[in-house]
Amino acid sequence: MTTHGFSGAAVRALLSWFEKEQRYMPWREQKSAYRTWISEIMLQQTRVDTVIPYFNRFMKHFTDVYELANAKQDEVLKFWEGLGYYSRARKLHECAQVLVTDYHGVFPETYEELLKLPGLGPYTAAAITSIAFAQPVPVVDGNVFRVHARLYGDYDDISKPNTRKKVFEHLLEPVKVSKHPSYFNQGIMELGALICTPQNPNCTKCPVSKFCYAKSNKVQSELPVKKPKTKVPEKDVAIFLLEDEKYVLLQQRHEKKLLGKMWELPGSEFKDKPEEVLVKIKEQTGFELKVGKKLKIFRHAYSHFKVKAHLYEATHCGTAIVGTGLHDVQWVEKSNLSEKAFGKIALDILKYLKLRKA
DNA sequence: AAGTCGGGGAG
DNA sequence: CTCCCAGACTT
Repeated sequence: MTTHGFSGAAVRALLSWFEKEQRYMPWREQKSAYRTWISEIMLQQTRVDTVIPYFNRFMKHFTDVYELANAKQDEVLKFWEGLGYYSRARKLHECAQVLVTDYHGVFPETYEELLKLPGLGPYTAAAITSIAFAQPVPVVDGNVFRVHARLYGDYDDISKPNTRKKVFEHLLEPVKVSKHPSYFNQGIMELGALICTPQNPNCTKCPVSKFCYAKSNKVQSELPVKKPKTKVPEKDVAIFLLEDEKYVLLQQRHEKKLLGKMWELPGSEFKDKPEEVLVKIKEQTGFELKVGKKLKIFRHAYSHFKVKAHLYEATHCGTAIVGTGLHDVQWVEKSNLSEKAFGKIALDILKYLKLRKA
């Protein structure tokens, strides 16, 4: 009768599995706190395969914390385009400047100090302390929640903040015993990504299956426990294409909102008719638009709502004040449209516009 | 405690 | 379609 959870033997099994089976990741080469930091921020809620090309491009352009700190925010955002959660990029930039001004460009090496930096929460602070500075602080991410819940048979709701604390404290001992905090932490996460997956975990290949509560009780599909989320509403949005031979009118989104500071075709949500949006556009930009032909509908799903975007041609009647700097609107040359930072819907529209010409 | 914030891969 | 990913931050 073996006990469940991370005994010394289970920890050793995990480590030797990790050393053999770990995937190649560029940030595991030429390891530094800077590289670990950038990779960990990019990896927040984002898969490894998605991050790799972004990481390589980013590191090539911003080779150290000083280059990042001295860059313009728009430039940083440009290298983040398509990766999502853009506040990560803004915090990353802000953090680089804090490091340069307050820390002589050098990362503090303790969990508590790292936690104070912008964009670094419990997970990322633990990841940097353990991976870059070899200290025994456990990481708790989605993979760890899952592996831990199954291994120990823990039915606590992982969406509750208290559960994170419990798991963290529960893993303090094993990560210390392991002697290799970096490998222990990365090992659990790699196990969660490759073997102990959300659906249909591959227990036959799992190095710690004989220490696993869920495996021996056949309850893998019940763990981890997570409160069901409420289903998402769909919003109707009207978007207007106002153009001449050379230019298209773009509007900048509010800084602190969804897709903050991104440029897009002017438009917003409506309840009944798309004309409702024209009033708002006039207030915000001074442009008096008239709705033209309906061109196409674009759909996109965000985390907690869906968008049904109706694209219309538009003309403007009356005189508009342009170029005063008072309005967050800009005529952009069609050839330069992709120079602005775009979200997914805008990129789809851009693709459509190019296609429409041909 | 609940809501906000992206985009994409897997099934 | 649904789920969830090497989460952090605001309200």
